[in-house]
Amino acid sequence: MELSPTAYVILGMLRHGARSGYEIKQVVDNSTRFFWAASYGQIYPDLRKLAKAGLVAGEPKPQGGRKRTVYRLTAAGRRTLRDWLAEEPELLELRDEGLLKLFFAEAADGRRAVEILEAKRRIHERKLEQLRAVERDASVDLDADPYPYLVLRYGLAFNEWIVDWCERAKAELEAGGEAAKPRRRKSDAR
Amino acid sequence: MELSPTAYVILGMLRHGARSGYEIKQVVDNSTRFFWAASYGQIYPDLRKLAKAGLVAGEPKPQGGRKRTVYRLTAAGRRTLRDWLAEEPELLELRDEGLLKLFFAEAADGRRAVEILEAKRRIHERKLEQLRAVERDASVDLDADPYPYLVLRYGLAFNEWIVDWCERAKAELEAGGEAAKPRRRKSDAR
DNA sequence: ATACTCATGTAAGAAGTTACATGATTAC
DNA sequence: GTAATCATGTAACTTCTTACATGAGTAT
Repeated sequence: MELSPTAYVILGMLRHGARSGYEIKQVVDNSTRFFWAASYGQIYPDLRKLAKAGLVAGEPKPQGGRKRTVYRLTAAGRRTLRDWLAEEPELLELRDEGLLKLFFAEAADGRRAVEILEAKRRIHERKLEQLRAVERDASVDLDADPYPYLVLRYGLAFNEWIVDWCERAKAELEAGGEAAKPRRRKSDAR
Repeated sequence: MELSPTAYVILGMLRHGARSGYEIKQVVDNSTRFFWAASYGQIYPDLRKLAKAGLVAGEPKPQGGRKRTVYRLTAAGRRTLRDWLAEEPELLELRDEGLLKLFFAEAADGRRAVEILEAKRRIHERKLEQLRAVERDASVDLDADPYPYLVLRYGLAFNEWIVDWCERAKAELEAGGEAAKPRRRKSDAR
């Protein structure tokens, strides 16, 4: 039984106790969304598959008259999660439309390059605002589980670094781009 | 006629002249791969679609007896590329299995956290090696088009930053994780 | 009343990878 | 001769998003 990458997100989100599909989506949106998103169209079918595989167990748990099903890890599910954690992470994918446009900027005679950098900067500034809001609102017990906060700090520092880079690159381009060049290039054949 | 994101990669790769599908794949693997990959299964069908839409034109151009088709941008294709460059970049996706495992590390009592960080660090060090090889081998004319090199420098600096972060985070965890905590947390209710 | 949030789901389709197939040419 | 590279392609599949649908409870 092969699990989709997102199925592990679900297993992980149940590590501290039972949750509904709806809650999993909320938590994802406030934490892993920045490096791993998940939609309802993934979560609900995957929860079913996990239940069928015996890795999670669902039970009805209405919340104040609203019907709802919460899922918890089974022993097999916890084992699967631990085994997965013990495997070397491999998957790392990036799709960055801003970098792509910057790469091709010469096709518009370079006139868009600065705007592209500014737009990329804005994207990461928006991410920073979201992450800062998460940091403000979160009330996690760091002694019980410090790792989500460690990852949040990564997200903050990472996006700050990118914002800085965009500024530096913009300054460089506006200065004439000389600094962007390596010391020797065409002439280093020899 | 909607174009897939990867179709714009193809258009962009033809900005300086005609290329075959095979060549496009080579160039992608040595440049945009680090933030935008593309497989033959995407490139060849997309080239056909672009040709049918009149954005590129293919003509047979055998290379020393080997048959091969090169594609060039049509006027409409160049226009499409420029229009796309003028639009704000939006798409930015990240899938980072290492961060995900770090996030969930508590499910293995935190015992895997350092190993996960080390594995992530290795991933980015491998990327750095690849990017450095690209930098060594590339012989681009920076006066004609400095942007690919700018993006390459981004890739280098970006991966170096992540390697550093992994080291710092590892040191922090090994020191007991105290530094990872914000100054006040549970006690700041008030 | 009505708008919003909670809650669960499905259908359609886009996007992309992997694996396979084919065949010619070139380098050793 | 044989291994590697050049070159093009397709089929099956996985993954994921978007849009839609439904309905109940809660807040104003």
